[in-house]
Amino acid sequence: MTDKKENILNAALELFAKEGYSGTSTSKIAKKAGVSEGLIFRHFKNKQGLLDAILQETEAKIKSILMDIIFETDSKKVLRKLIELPFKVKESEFDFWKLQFILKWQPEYDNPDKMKPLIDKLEQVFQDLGYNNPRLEALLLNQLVDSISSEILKGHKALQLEIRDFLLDKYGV
Amino acid sequence: MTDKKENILNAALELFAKEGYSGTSTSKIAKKAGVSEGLIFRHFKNKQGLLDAILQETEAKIKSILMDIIFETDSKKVLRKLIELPFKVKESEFDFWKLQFILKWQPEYDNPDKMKPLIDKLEQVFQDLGYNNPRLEALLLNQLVDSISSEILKGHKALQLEIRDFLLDKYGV
Amino acid sequence: MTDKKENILNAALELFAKEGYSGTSTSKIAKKAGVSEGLIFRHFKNKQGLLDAILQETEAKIKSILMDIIFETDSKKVLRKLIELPFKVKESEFDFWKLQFILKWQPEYDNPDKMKPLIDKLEQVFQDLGYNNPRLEALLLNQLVDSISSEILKGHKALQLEIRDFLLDKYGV
Amino acid sequence: MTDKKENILNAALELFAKEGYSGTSTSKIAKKAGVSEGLIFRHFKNKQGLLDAILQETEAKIKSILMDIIFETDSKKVLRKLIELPFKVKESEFDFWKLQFILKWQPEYDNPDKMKPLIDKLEQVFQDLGYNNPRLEALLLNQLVDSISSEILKGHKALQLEIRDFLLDKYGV
DNA sequence: TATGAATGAGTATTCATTCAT
DNA sequence: GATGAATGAATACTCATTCAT
Repeated sequence: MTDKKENILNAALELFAKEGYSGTSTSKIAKKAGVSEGLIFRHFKNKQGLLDAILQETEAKIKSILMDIIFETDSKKVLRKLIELPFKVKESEFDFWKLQFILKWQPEYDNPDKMKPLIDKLEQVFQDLGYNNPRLEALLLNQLVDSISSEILKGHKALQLEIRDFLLDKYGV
Repeated sequence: MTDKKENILNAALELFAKEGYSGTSTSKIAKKAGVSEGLIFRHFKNKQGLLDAILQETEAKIKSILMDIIFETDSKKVLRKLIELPFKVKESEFDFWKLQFILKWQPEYDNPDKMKPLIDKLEQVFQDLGYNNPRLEALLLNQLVDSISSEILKGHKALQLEIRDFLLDKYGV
Repeated sequence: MTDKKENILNAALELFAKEGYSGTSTSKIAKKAGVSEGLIFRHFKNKQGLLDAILQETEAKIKSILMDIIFETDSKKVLRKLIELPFKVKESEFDFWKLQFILKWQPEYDNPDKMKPLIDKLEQVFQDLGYNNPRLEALLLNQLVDSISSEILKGHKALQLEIRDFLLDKYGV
Repeated sequence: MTDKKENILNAALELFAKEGYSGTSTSKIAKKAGVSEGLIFRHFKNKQGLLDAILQETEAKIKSILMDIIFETDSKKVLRKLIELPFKVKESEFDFWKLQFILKWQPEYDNPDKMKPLIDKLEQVFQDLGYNNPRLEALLLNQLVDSISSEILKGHKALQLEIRDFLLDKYGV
C-alpha cells in the first residue's frame, strides 16, 4: 500500500471516529491526509468504499484479538484476559474502536453474531468453573466488557479501572 | 405548541435517531413533517436549535423517570425497578432514547454526572443491603442497565429479557 | 412560471443547442441565466429534468405546427406550406430546432413515428394529385424537408432558398 | 501503428459516435481500449488530438470514396453509384460516419466545401443528361443522399431501401 | 403562522492531464 | 512504449439558511 493511501485511511479513521461518517467530508479527509481530494476516489470507489476498507482492516484486528482469548485453555485466565482486554487497547487505536461502537447503532453494521465464538468459549469456561447458568453468565460478562470498553473510549478510564479490579475479584481471577 | 411545530420535532427526532444528526438534512425533516423547509427556521433558530429543543424535552423526561426510582424507599424495590426500567420503555419512545445513546459518543453531549443522583441512591441501597463495596456495586449496576438499554434499543430485546431475570435473581429481588 | 425559471430554460436551451447536452455544465447555465446554480435543481429534478422540460415544450410546439399543415384541405397548398415551412422558422427559434436535430442522433430521442400523421397526410395529398407512388413520394418529401431544415439551421440558408424554389416548381405548387 | 494505439482509436471512435465527444471521458476510452489512461496522452497530445486523429483518418476515407464516383465516366452510372453509396457502408463503419454527421452540427466541423468536387461532377452529369437546372439538381441529389445516409445510420435502413429503388427509378438509372 | 423562491457555500465524485517509474 | 499514482479544476447536486409575501 502506498504512503498516500495509508494517509487517507488514517485520516478517514480519525475523522469518522470523531465526527461520524456523515459528519466527515471527503475534502476534510483529503486535507488531513495531505493529498488531493481526487486521490481518495482513485484508491477507493467512493466515500462508502473508504469506510468499507477501514472496516475490513478492523475485522481482521478483532478476529486476532478474540483468537487470543478463545485459544486460552486456562479457564480463569480466559476471564482475566477478557476483563483486562479493554485496558490493553492503546490510545492510538481508540479511533479504531470508537468507530466500531458508533456504527453499531446503525442496524446495517450491527452484527451481534460476530461475538458468538467468544460467547461460546465463555459459556464453556463458566461451565468448567461450576457456575449455575453458564450461558447467561457468558452473555452478561460479554456485555459488561462491552460496556467497559465503551466507557473507556468515551474517556472515562479512571472509573473503569476500579470496576475492573472489582470484577476480577468478583470472578475470583 | 402548534401542530406543525410538533410535526417538525417528531420528524427530526426520528430522523436524527435513525440517520444521525449530520446524516439528516433539514429538507428531509421538512418533507417528513409535511411542512415547508422555511418553517423549521421560524420555529427554531437553526438545525442545531432543533436538536437542542429535542434534547431539552429529553432532559425532563429522564429526570422524571429517575425520580421515580430515587424516591423509592424499599431498597430491593429500587433494584428491581432499575433493572426492569429498560423494558418499560415503549417502542414509540425508542428514537428518543436512541438519540441519547448515539449522542453520548460525542464528548460535548456526554455528561456522566447526569446519572450521579441515581448512582448515589444505588450506593445507599447496596449499603442498606449489606454489600461489601456499595459504590462499585452501584457503578456496575448502573453500567449494566445502560448496556441492557443499548441492546434493547438496537433491537435485541429477547436476549435481554433473559438477562433481566438472571439479574433479578442474582440481586435477589 | 417565475422569471428565473424562464431564464434557466432559455439559457439551457441556447447552450444545449450550441454545445450539446454533455458539453453544457449546469454552472454555465446558471451563469448565463443569472441565477444561482442551486436554483436549477430546485426547479428541475436534475440536469436531465431540465432537458426534459425543454423537450416537453418542444413537443407541443411541433404538434401545433404540424396541425396547421395536416388540417389544410387544398392539396397543393399542403405541399407549398410544407416546403416553405423551414423558412418560416424565426432565428429566435433556431436553438429550439437545432436541439431537436442534434438529439435525434441519440436513439433514445429519435422517434420517427412522431412524423407519421404528417406522412399520412402527404400520402393522401400525392394520391389526390395523381402521383404513381404516393407513399414513397410522401416519405421522400418529408425527408427532403427535414434535410432542408437541417441545412438552414446549420447556417446555409441562401442555398436552401434556391432549392426551395426549385422544389416548388418541381411539385408545381 | 501499435496495437494499443489502434485500440485507443477504435474505442474512442465508438464512444464518440455513441455518446458524443463531451459525453465520452478519457477514462471510459482507456477502459474500453484496455489500456492505461496515461497512454492516451502519450499517443495523442490530448483528448482533442485524439478526435483530430480520428477525423484525419476519416478525411482520407471520404476522399477515396468520392473519387470512385467522380472518376466514373458513365453519367447514369454516376447517379446510380451515388444513390447506392449509403447502402454500401458496412455496419462496422457506422460509427465512423455517425461521428461525421454529429460533428457537422458544430460549426467548426461543418465544412460544406468538402463536397464541392462531387457536386461539380453531379452538375456536369445532369447537364449531360439534359436536365433543365443541373446545378440545383446536383445540390438536391447530394442533399438527398446525405439525408438517406443519416437515416440509415440512425437505424432506419428498411425504409431507405424503398426510397433508393424509388430514386433509381425516378432518375432512370 | 406558513410558504416557496432563492442563495452561496459545500459535497461527493469525475475529468483531463502530468509525471515518475 | 506503457503503467498507475497523483493532481487541481470542474461537475452535478445538496445543504442550511434567508427573505419577500
